[in-house]
Order: sequence, then structure tokens, then C-alpha cells
Amino acid sequence: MTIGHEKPSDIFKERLRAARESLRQMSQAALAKESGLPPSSIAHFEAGTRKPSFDSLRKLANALSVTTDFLLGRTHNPEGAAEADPLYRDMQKLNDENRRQAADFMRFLAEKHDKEAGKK
Amino acid sequence: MTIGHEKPSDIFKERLRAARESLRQMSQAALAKESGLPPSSIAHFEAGTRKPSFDSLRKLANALSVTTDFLLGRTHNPEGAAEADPLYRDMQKLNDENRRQAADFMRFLAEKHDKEAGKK
DNA sequence: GATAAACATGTCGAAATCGCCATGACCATC
DNA sequence: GATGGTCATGGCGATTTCGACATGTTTATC
Repeated sequence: MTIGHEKPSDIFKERLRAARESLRQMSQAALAKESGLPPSSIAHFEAGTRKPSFDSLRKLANALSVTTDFLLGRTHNPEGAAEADPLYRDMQKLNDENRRQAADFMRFLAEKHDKEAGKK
Repeated sequence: MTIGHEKPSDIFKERLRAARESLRQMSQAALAKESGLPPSSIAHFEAGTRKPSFDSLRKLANALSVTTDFLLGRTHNPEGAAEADPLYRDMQKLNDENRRQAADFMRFLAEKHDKEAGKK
């Protein structure tokens, strides 16, 4: 099953905390310094009592080196911009023929995984 | 050419207009309807007199099927780079092990393609 | 228990966006 | 000239985030 039906603002606070703690291992104070935002704003964001503005969202994503799409819950991919994702970069180099091959291979992996997983 | 050193808010209005006109060929009214935002807000965004809030940004990206990172000018990639690409999207569904295998395979294809291309 | 770090929570005025609505410009086609 | 579609611009009150600051709570270490 896919990720959930939480509200965008709820996803955001979880993503922000996940990126800060698990991914970057920073304190709120450290992220505040890195992003140029006041520490209280970070706390409010993670508490869900505020949603970041245009500029704040940008600063957060830059400081954490994550995509804004990840913070907003629009993609599962935690790390780096899609462009910065080495997988995606490799993907960009593929021609149509190679893309087809890669797609087939991934389909094969997925089916194999389904069989191994059995019924749940 | 690369994008330059304009302010984030300036980049945004250009990206929004580019996505709406060139990419989706919608009128402001059409985008307004699609996103659920008032037409005047779209106009303000493209004029640069307003910057979108958390929710508005999300609605815009969804309606246009582009990444928020693109709208914010954090990536040069025109289209919804990651999640709009079916191949990349499929890869998100794989578990870590299969994801690595798929990555290896694509890296192999990419390198092979580089060799065939010869010089840089 | 004392101290400190990390965080939660809330208050405050200032500034910004919010949706809505009106007006005017521009440019087609009639 | 008249009509209609597209967009720019700005005013209005309402809502929200802004930065700054104060006050607790929890947890760990001494």
C-alpha cells in the first residue's frame, strides 16, 4: 500500500523532522542556523502549528539538501533533488531503447518480489 | 544556458508562466479552475506581486504536474522530473535491494552508452 | 538536587497572503 | 464600433506567517 492519506501539512511536519533527525542528524538549533530561520519557527513547523512560507520552504530545503517535493510529501524520495539523485541522473543518460530495457528489468524485479512475498 | 542569479521570487513567476503556457498551454482561468485557486491569484503570482503559500504552491504543482522544485527554481528540469517520469516512479516502488539492482543495471546501461558515444 | 541542552508552546505587533471583486488594457473577431 | 476572451492591477477585510521573545517540559549528566 502506498503512503497514506494524511493531510499535506501533517506530512510536511513528519518529513521535516525525518530529514533533520534521521537524514541530517541536526538539532533544531543547528537547522535554524543553517537555514537562517529562527529556532522557534523550526519548532512550529515540526509541531504543525505553522506552515512555511515560500521563502522559508526554500531555505529549509536548501539547508537540508532535500527536495521541496519531499518536504511537501509529493515524492517518497528523501534525498537530493531528482536531478541530484544519482539514479535519476543515470536514467537521464539512457536512450529510448535502454529505457525500455531498464523498464523491463524493473518489472521483472517487481514481479519476482511479489512472488517471494507471497500473499499478505 | 544556465538560469542565472535572479531572485527566487523572480524565478518562480517565470517558471509558473513557462509551465502554464509552453508546457500545458492553459489560460490563467483554466489553471485557476484546475488548481482550485482564484484567477486573480494566478495573475498575481505571474506578475510577481504575490508569492504562493504552502497550500497554493502545492495546488499549482499538482495542477501543472510539475515539481515544486521546478517552480521554485531549484532544478532546471522543465517537466515534473521525478514523479512525472513513469520509469522513475516505478523505481520508487521497489524495495531497497531491488532498487539497488535496478540502479546498477541502469548505471551499466548508461556507461555502455557513454562508451558507444565515444568522446565527450 | 543542580545544570544544561533540546524542544514545546504561546504571545506580540508587523508583514504577507488569502479570496473576492472591480476596473482597465490589449487584442482579436465580428 | 461592439463584443468577448485574456490578463494586469489594486483595494478590501480576514487569515496566516513573520521574527523575537518568554516560559515550561523533558532528558541527560554531573
